Amino acid sequence: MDALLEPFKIYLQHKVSITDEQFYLISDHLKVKSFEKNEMIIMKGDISSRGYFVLSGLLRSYSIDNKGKTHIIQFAPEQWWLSERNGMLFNEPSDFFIDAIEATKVVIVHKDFMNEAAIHVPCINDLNNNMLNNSIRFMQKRINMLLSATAEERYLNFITLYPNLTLRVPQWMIASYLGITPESLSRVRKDLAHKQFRT
Amino acid sequence: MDALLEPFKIYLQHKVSITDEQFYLISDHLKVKSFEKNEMIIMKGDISSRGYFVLSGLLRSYSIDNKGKTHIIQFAPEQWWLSERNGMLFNEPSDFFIDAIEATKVVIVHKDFMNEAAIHVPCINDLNNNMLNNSIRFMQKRINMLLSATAEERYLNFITLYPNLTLRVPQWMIASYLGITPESLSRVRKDLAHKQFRT
DNA sequence: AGTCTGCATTGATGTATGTTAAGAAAAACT
DNA sequence: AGTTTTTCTTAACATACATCAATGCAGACT
Repeated sequence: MDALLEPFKIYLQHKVSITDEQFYLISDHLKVKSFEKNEMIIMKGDISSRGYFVLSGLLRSYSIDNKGKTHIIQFAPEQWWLSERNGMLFNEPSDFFIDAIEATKVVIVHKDFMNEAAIHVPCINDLNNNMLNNSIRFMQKRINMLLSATAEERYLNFITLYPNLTLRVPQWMIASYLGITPESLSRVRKDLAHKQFRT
Repeated sequence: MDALLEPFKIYLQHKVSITDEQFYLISDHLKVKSFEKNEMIIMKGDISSRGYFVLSGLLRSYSIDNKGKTHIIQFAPEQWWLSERNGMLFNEPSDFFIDAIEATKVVIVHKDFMNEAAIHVPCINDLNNNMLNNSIRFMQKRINMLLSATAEERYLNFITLYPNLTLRVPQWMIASYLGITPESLSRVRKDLAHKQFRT
């Protein structure tokens, strides 16, 4: 078994009860892969039925609109999953791009990994379920933010939610995730700096 | 077996292969319930571990911000699922409200219905999986819209995606779903009417 | 060390959308 | 049928954020 899978095993065992033997059984469905910084992983229009679990590094999925602007749908740092649901479910072409913001190592799972793994390790279903539900919960909160919060509120929410990412990714990407321009974010930060000072 | 469950059986059988007998086995975990128009189902702060499948009518989940404005997170017309993920997963209080826009009949499933049903009917896992993945796919597109599209583009997208809802719900709710004010939506519609005319 | 390239900041200006307020139209209620 | 309540529209005005453009800065590359 690939030694690099170790962190993935730990992740799984942290979530559900899986013995080392069980993990060994399912591990031949898993492949570790590395991407360089800025390497493109999935292009819009590609059909991909793979899921990625990030071991180290940072991925992002994003769209490019008709004016050429990019909009970040999701960041995926360590321990996060990222997959392209159009291909995963319906063999349809992707709406989004996926690339590596940093040099990144991932575990690649094929679309029916969960099903196959569940044959040997039934509780993997719970993991999958949990992961998907959590992802939905998460996106609902994001939608709520986009519907209701100002640029400043969104930014403050972001830095408390991802203090880690705030330092790792360039500001223009954070702006893109928040749905504002880099210039606006720069101004928001300036205002916040003043406010801090006055307190 | 409650005759009202029939449409739910048809829905399931349309998605995965379930025999009438298998459905009968799982049907004692299901309960049909009716809500009046405007009836509140879940309040923010409630802990709910139930999922709702809409047989007829229309539900919505929404938030209310600190200025008292409501923001619609999701509409759930016939054949849609709506559940409160905070309670479902972690027994945490809900971030959102859920109520009935129209008089509505639902099937209520308890949070571990899917697990229990899968014991008798394994392929119910596929259904669940599919449903969750689809929901994510869907929300990603919505996020992308909110990040990248103008009010007009969002509205056009909405009416092509939900021609049905466009007629059933008041405009201010559509505005709330799109993240704009009712006044803005009214203007967008006026502009569109002019454009149509000129074509 | 010097040149590039990408990123962040700042200012002047523009615009889409929000706000407030009023009236019209439609729907709900008695 | 008439009254009340909700929804929709319109207009004048306000504002948050975008756009455009210039400058500074820091890391990467030679």
